[in-house]
Amino acid sequence: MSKRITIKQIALALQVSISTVSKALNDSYEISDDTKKRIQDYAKLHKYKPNTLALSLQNKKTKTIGIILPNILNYYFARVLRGIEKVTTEKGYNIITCITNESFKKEVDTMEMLSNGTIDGFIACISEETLRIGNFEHFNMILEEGTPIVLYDRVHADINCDKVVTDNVKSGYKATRFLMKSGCENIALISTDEEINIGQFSVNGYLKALTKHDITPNENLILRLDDETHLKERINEMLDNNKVDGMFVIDEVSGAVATQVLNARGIKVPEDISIVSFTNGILSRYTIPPLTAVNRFAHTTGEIAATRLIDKIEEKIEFDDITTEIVKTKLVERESTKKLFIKF
Amino acid sequence: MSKRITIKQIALALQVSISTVSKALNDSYEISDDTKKRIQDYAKLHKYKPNTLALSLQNKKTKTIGIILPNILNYYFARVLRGIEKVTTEKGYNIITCITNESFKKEVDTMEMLSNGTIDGFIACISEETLRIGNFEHFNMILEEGTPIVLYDRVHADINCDKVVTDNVKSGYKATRFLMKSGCENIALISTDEEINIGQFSVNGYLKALTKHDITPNENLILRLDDETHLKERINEMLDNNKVDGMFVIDEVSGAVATQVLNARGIKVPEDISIVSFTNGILSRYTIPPLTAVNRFAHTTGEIAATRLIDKIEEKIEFDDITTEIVKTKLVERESTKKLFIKF
DNA sequence: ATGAAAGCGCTAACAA
DNA sequence: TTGTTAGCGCTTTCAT
Repeated sequence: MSKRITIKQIALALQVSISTVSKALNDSYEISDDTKKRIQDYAKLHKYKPNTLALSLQNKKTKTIGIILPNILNYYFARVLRGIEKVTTEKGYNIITCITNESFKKEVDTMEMLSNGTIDGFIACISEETLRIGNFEHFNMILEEGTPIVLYDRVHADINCDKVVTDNVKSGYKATRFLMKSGCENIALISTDEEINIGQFSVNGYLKALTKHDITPNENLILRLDDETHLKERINEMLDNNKVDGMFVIDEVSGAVATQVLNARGIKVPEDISIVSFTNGILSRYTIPPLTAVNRFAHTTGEIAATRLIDKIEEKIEFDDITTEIVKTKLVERESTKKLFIKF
Repeated sequence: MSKRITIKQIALALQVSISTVSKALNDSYEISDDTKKRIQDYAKLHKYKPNTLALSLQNKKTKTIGIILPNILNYYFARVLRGIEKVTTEKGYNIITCITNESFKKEVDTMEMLSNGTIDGFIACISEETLRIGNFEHFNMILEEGTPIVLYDRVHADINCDKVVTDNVKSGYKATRFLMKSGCENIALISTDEEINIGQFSVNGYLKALTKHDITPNENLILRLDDETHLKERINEMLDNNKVDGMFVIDEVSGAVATQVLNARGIKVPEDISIVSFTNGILSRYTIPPLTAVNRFAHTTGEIAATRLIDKIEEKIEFDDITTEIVKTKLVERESTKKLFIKF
């Protein structure tokens, strides 16, 4: 930010007024072709570029959107980001990406910081900690100030704004039903507690699928860990003490670890145990065997969120016109489940 | 961006001048404790926050840094981003993240767009296409304007700026030597052409290791594909026609696919074939067996780049004081290679 | 201790 | 067709 030329300098050099330069550069009809050309040539020669800051200050629009990501190492979020990125680029918006690392404080701080003129709106995913604490004031304050927010993936009823979510309960239900249909009767549930929203709701789907079909959920078959440290041991333990013929794993890592464990024990997948993963990331494709997985359309989620937000910003829809979009999921059949001929 | 209060409004409401408000809010000694309190209280009550844009316009400093990422789905880059993010946050900088998707045009466009007052400097990784085309004007123009750039991972001699790189040749050499030391004599090289810089240099290391130890590189053992579509077939083909007892895979996916292929063929890893991966991402940990891999310290790379850039921005080091930092790598031994007792 | 005025880079209403 | 002026939100001399 230094040797950049300003309209003032152009005006001085060409002995015209500042506004003449401004108009000429904006190709105004008011300016004669002659001076227009002189000014534009000079500007091009000196690589003039308008100062974005000054423009934004003027327009009260920055053409940039703040993106809040809880964790960029998560493949799902990275893909959502790509989706957002695609439409923002198309529509001439910049994004300013902030990673909260699932921290409440970081989330509050960055959102407050950005909502001071820097951005026109937010696309955000609530951090785990915030969800746990249950304090959503920062979201509501920003909304009150008239800055639009679109929440994706993890949402909460206390925040009254546009939302784009995946139907985790239904997907969990469908995934579990798939295992049941393929003959599994003792379906274990395995999850590290990483993904709070997903976790909670897909588990609900799992339970619903069982109870609805007269299977009493077996506590011993449900494994929920805070981290992946002892995952291997715990899975082994479960297999030592229980009959298991199906596994529903919430996150990718659990799925990968599970295949490693089964492999080590000489258990055949899917012959002896079938696995369905609730997360379809890179791992699912490359485990042995590749995992049948629920695909949540991350890219689509990002696109929808960005489109919605930009429409709000550009006032194509009213600020108070709030919607919740539900993105469907799709079960991607790979080799960790038996082929099913009866579709449902 | 609407109902936010400004100093002007505070001044009006409290019947003082704008400059008094400004000074009071900045806790200036010039203002009496009495008015200071009145103003500060009023500001707090109305949740006054200074407009970042106006401040930046004034200071000619935005306290935000532009990050150029070729691809966010790449685990390495995502980790670099985390490293950057850590130090920028600590030092009170924002980052505005742009993904080029390896496109030259996107890279040029976003960098031009941001270098107009929006950011104080760049941390960038050159896109594949740019590297292929060999046109680096946009970088040099920005540098000429006095905007500092720190390049990471993929660099080029034609751009004269700070750089943070990994010593890929040496790492490729070391990885190959590791395989040799563990008894491999027919080491295949497998890579999709994804990572241009990495690819090129680590392959050089591989070749160097072989020739230096009197092994003539065997063309049939070197597989370089543009994409992963036919990877499985090609690996199988290679194994059909050649004796192979070691594999050096450049990227994770190749490594994962290789284990799948070997597994399917009933080849034991590491007993029959050892594998070293040049990329240590999530996949390497969860394949069967987990892969011995070269760990490039992505997080460190990000931290160094960010620290360097901020020092430049804050003029703690001179603009023309250019350095290239080389980040060492570390071989992480997992189960895809035989245990080695002779360290080297 | 307080305020008036200029300026950061730009646009736009109005005047000439 | 060109220029003057005010203003976006803020800081910072320089009066008062």
